[in-house]
Amino acid sequence: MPIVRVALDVPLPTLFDYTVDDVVVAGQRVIVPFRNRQLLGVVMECAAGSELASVKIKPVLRILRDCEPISSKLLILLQFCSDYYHYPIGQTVMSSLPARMRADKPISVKHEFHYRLLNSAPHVDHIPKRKTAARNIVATLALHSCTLQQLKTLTASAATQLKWLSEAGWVESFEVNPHEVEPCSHRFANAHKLTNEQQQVVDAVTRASGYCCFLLHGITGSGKTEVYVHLIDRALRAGGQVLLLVPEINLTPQLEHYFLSRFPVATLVSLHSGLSENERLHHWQQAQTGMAQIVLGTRLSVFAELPRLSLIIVDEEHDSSFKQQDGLRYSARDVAIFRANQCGVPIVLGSATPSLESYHNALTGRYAMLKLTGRALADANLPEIKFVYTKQTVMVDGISEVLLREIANRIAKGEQSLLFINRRGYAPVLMCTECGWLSDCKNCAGKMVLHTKDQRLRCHHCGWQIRVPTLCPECGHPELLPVGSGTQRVESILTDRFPDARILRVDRDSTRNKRAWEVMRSKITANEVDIMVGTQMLAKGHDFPALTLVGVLNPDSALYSSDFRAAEKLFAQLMQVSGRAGRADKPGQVLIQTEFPDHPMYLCLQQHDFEGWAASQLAEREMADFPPFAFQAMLRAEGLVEADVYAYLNRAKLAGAKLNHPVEIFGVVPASLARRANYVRAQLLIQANSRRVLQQFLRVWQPGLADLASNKLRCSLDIDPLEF
DNA sequence: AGCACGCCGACT
DNA sequence: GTCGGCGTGCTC
Repeated sequence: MPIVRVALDVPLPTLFDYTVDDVVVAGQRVIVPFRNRQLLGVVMECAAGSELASVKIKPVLRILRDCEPISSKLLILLQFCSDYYHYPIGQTVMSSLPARMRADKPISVKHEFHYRLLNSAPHVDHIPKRKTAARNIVATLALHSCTLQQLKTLTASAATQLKWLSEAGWVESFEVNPHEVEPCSHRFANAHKLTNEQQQVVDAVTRASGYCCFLLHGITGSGKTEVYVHLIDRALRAGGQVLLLVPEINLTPQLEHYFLSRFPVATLVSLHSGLSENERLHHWQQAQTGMAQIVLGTRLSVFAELPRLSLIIVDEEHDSSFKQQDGLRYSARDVAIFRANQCGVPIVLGSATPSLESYHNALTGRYAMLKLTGRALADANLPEIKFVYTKQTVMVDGISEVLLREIANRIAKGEQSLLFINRRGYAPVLMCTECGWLSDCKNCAGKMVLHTKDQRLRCHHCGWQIRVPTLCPECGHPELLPVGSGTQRVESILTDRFPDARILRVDRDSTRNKRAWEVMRSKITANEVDIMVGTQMLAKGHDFPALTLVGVLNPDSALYSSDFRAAEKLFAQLMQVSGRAGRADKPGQVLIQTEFPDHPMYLCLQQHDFEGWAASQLAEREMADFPPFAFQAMLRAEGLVEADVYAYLNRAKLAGAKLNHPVEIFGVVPASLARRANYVRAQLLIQANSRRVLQQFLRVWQPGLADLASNKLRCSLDIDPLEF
């Protein structure tokens, strides 16, 4: 009897063999008996026999045929991820699928409704001029049948318009089987003429035949998006599908709308964790059938099925949110590169501040370097960056007089200011002025953050919170002092100073409910806000035309952090937030408050000199033997008993040393947060001078790790770790 | 991860 | 006597 090898959602590194008496192909979902329960799995291979004794092999219970099997290309990609990230194959496969496909519940391929024009419909010119929305719809339908979603991008009232157009007998809807959709044409709203530079970039990528990885280094405002749009146009014209990866969800609704406006009749789907499970399945299926021409999504969309994939774009490739921080700890950027290679298609990594890894690869010729050095709008200039030396200036509650004056100045001119502070809450810690007591979290090695709005001390690591004590819990002294500033404190300082100004705080606390951020964004765009106070949420890719002043409050801590990537991250962040200032016709200004105005990082930032900064960083990294000149893996462990955690990691270290591979093992050291939610955390770093050597070591070392750990420990192996 | 099997303490 | 604690081991 034929055998199938099945991936199951269990933390074991193997596939499981079952017999089948029916026709099965790799990629199909099956229900199998497992111990005394039933599990859903994915057939990875079909084989003639098994190495296992036939008595142990059970038969497949059921083959699920309600959706198309996963392509062998995608299965190979998942196998690669399992191997490279040393994560169980079953969990790799199952965690990459939409949850609906992991459940034994019938899945129907949702048939898409399209609208088309009937012969009875009048010509556009015969519809009254004032009925703009209806005219738009009729004009579009005359070219191509469309979905409601597509028509909604033309006009918000598409649904009501279609209703009366149908009732008038001019338009009808019809069901489309997604499997029968042929690669459809698209329309390209080619709004802008490309600059010479942009055109050269587009030509370079278009010329590529087969796989090629491009690093597109373009300063803020240099028109990277316009390049993407033109590249997508080329790909769609050739009947291909495009995968566009973006860092965070809060960017996708806007981007989705933008790309739809540029490709009015194309089918674009988004894939991110904000979707409902039904939406996610539906979008996944649209990608799978090839109906979706553009897939726009966060890191998880790198695992979408894309039969006609012809281009991958990774926007803001340096962004650390492309790296998953639990479970399968993959880097969507790196998986995307593997995928582009596998499919023989070009991939474009875009950023104003590329990661040093990518930049180094471009310098050494592994990737092709493309540059955009000029702002696309000729009249918009780079913002002027100045420093406020905090040791030699008048400060009011952590904000310098200079900055306050500039803010007043902008308010008078009707322009906006943005204060960037990467710390939410009112103050990061509360202190007793008498005995020096600090608001330590009882579960973590961190401090409880003061939130004055609800008078609570809250731990940002474990969520534990208490009411703000009126007396010091240690000595009973009544005077407790908030130390340092977070967004809430800055907001209240500004409210005192500028009582008439409209101040908006944007952080994870103020945007908690779903629509809040959308509402805030429209307020900012409509210039109904004078001062924004925000965390890095505000730094990412938003275009606020009235914003001309950016103030950065206390970024210094990252410069002397123990994390060797902290400075790289800070530079990217400051570059990004600076880019918010003065995008339109008004010149922008950036004021950075610092104790170290002469630090080389700030000098490079002032010159907008990424190359110089990157060169100095790469030199330092090479000297210190850090990535991208070394390749790393991190073994982490956490447990309730400190001795267990350290004993495990020390045993692992010893076992590693015995293998005699040319790798270095550093540690065992406490994690950056040594205790979290009562779990003691520690880590071990493995480093090698090539990927191959590192992988060879891990291949022999990793399988034994599970046996060394007691079952109470939580362990993980992180390949190419970003966090230390 | 689950879930059974198994071998020792305090309960109707 | 047995209900249930969680240590150990297996899952095709």
